[in-house]
Amino acid sequence: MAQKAEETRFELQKDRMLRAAARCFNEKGYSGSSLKDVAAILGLTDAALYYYVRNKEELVYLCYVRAAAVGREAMGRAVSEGLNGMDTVRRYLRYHIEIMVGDRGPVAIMSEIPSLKPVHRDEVLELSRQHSARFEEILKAGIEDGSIALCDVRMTGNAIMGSINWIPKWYHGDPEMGNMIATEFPVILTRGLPPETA
Amino acid sequence: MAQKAEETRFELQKDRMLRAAARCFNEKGYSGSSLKDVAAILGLTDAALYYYVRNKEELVYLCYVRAAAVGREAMGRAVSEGLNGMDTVRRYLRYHIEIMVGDRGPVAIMSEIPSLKPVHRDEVLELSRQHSARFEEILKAGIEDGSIALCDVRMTGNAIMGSINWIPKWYHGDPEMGNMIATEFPVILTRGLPPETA
DNA sequence: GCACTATTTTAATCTAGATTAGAATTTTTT
DNA sequence: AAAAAATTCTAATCTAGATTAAAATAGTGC
Repeated sequence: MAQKAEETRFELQKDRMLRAAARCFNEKGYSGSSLKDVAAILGLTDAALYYYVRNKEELVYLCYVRAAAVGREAMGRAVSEGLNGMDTVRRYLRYHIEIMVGDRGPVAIMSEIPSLKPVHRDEVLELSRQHSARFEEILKAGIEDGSIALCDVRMTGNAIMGSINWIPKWYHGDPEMGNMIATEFPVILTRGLPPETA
Repeated sequence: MAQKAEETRFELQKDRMLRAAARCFNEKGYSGSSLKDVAAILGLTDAALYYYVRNKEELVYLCYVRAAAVGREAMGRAVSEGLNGMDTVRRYLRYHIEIMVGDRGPVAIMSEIPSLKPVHRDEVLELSRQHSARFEEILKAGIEDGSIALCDVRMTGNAIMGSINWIPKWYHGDPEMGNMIATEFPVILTRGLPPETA
């Protein structure tokens, strides 16, 4: 239910485009990727992209909004299924990574927010902040329910999210590797969270 | 002793330039930052930069080489001072972060290696690989000396390094915050490494 | 202060790549 | 299969920003 995009040909094609763009941007950056590069992946001409977006800036903007949506979706699912703070964190990581390395990927790294025009920049920044805040809430909940040791949630959140954000930089579509990341990362990134069982 | 750059006016100015460039690149990406942006930070004209580098591509290349050198330096120091695998990892993280958030920063994120010209790309990739490999060696050593639990060193390495690489994306020069990162991150990122003391 | 070198600037050029308008093609509807 | 709508292409523009050459300024040793 989380995919709002209707199944119309237009929407499907547009989504394909966002994924192609994400792939380019993740690799060579926003300004470093030409519309021709993106179009080439789709077997189209650069001009054709303008049928789907007003301009290049909007293309990145949409990529970032999509990335935020994907993250929010994973987190929402984790929150509703999680048994406690710790379990929720693990689920979130797993769900988010599964999407990134799955066929709904690649997901754009939000690495060039400053390049967006002010309105878009502010909106994306806000989405990004909300995501971090929500993640920190989960950590706090975990601390309270005793599943997570007392820690600086801001720093811990930054540490874990950095790891996640960087994945697209070195993961390039090998599904075998993708599965490994999806199973290993949640464990690795949370092994340090529980209180000493001493 | 690790700083090779001689203290000549030229070298000092060149290094200032690399740090200015790193700041721009980290924020808006390689192609997204104009030479004018970089020059402005130094109070210079864009054309002046050509006195120090052949072209823009070389500027990024040098930024990346510098970043690699900084990482290598931190790791070298950690290896020579570390008491065991675990301790070496902690020291490396601490030393590396200290440089990133200190006055030798900012250090460029190597996020657009594919944009480099082949020769440079290959060289930087190789440096990057060496760094990862060396880090994994330290993890292995830790597993052998019992200070680190058995784990997939490749994945664990990727997870930790991702966290580090992402720091410049959200750290923007507040020294207070800088200290916090330097003290907290090494702890957070290694808390999950030791074997269960059960 | 002079001669020489190092550094920076001014003022062009040059090019890749974003953007646009309109034509052409494909898909869908009836 | 014709008409209408949706999608893509061709062929221009247009512009930011990289690059260059030559002039101007600052710095240094004598």
